[in-house]
Amino acid sequence: MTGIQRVTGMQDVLPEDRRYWDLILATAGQLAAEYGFQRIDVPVLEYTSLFVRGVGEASDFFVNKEMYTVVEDEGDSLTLRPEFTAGIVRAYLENGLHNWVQPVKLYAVGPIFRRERPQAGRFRQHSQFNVEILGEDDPATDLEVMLLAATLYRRLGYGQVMFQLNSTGCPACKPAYVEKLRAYLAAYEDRLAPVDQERLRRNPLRIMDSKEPGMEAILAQAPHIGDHLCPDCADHFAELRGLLDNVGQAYRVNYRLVRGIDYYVKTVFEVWGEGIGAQAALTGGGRYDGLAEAIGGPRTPGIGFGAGIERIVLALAARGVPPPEAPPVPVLLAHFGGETKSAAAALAFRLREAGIPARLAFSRGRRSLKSQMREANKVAASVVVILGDAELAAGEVAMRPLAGGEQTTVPLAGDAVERWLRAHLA
RNA sequence: GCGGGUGUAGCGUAGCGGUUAACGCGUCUGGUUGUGGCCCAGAAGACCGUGGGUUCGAAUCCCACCACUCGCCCCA
Repeated sequence: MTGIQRVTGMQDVLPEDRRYWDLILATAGQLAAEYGFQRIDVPVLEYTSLFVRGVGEASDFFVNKEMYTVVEDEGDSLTLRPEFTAGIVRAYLENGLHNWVQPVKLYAVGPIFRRERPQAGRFRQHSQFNVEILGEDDPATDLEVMLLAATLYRRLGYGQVMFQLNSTGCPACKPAYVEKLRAYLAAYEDRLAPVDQERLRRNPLRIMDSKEPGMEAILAQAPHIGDHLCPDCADHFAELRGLLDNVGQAYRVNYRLVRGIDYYVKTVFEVWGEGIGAQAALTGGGRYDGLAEAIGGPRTPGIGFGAGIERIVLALAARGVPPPEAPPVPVLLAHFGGETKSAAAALAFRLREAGIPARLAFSRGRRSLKSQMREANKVAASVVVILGDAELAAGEVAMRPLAGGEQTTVPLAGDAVERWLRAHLA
């Protein structure tokens, strides 16, 4: 072990796992295109004030000091993005995307940084597939975004998913509900755990998903948001549910579903997975109609979600979905060094230019053919092209199929080698 | 930030006070001059997480720290 190691909470994605990533990202990109989303890339680094104003100082990111605030620059500090949405809304405003045909449908892929304590399925750097619809508050946009998420899991072979769904209200109805909840919970204050007593003061809503012992009974009788939505929120929620029912997408209304980010209004949802430890959420999202205004822009409704790539990998593996196979290297070129190595290296280059992936055997000196054959077997090559002294002198190469079949020779000149390989590699 | 668990070669493990730290897998090389998978032989690879301490002697006992891991919190 060397003296240098990974930073806590960071992961190396080795080729085997990386193949899952390729599958997930290719599937997600394809799906996004089908749904009419275009890819956007926004910086990993943003001014801290974007998150102060967008995500909110009362959010857990700030309260728990979860953000990586890295450098001071021109009087404003910079922060590694702890989520995607604020940056995307910032880009929407800054680049005048409100002048595009509305709504604007965007997706992004990349790393997110949160300085939490690592755990199964939770890392300090993780990657998200993030989808947003900006400039429209039709509940049908909520539906589209949710269906995109559900379809992603189905296409990946994970299976059908069930949404946890709630409406978190809006500035017109949420404050009154929160007060009602606070009043209800205050009556039980002496029975609340210290964390929950703290939440009672700071954000009573969070107590709704408390896992402290004894809370079940108290919460069962608690007033829930569903009964206190304003007409606008209630209509929105009802219409969304109707749309989901109409397409047969499974969901469960969960009045305890609460978010740690302040900007969410109306719709909030999550998809829970299995096999990834206590961190069950594969996807989380919701509506943020007030976010654009919070960061200084005109009112711009929006809805979106983030899906955690690492968690999807864990969930797929737990479900027994095998990772895609490594692409085989069809051809290995064996030689005996010297002139033959030179000729083999040139032939390898020639084959690749012709679109045939080729692996050249390496060796400082002469290396036994047996050893090179073993290498070919290990990398699952289909054919070993042998370019030895005898072949070179005769101006030909030996074609040795590994899966059986006769070894033959073909001329090195011209395109005989390419034609033989194309015919035999299927 | 708070709890529990674990740290011996790339991976999985053994050794748990006493000479050059063992085994399996993997890697590399070879098994008569140039042919894979099985088998055989050999090699490389470990400052036994780090730093202190106890002891004639420590991978083995004690302490601290670090890392990883599981959970709380929160989420993806």
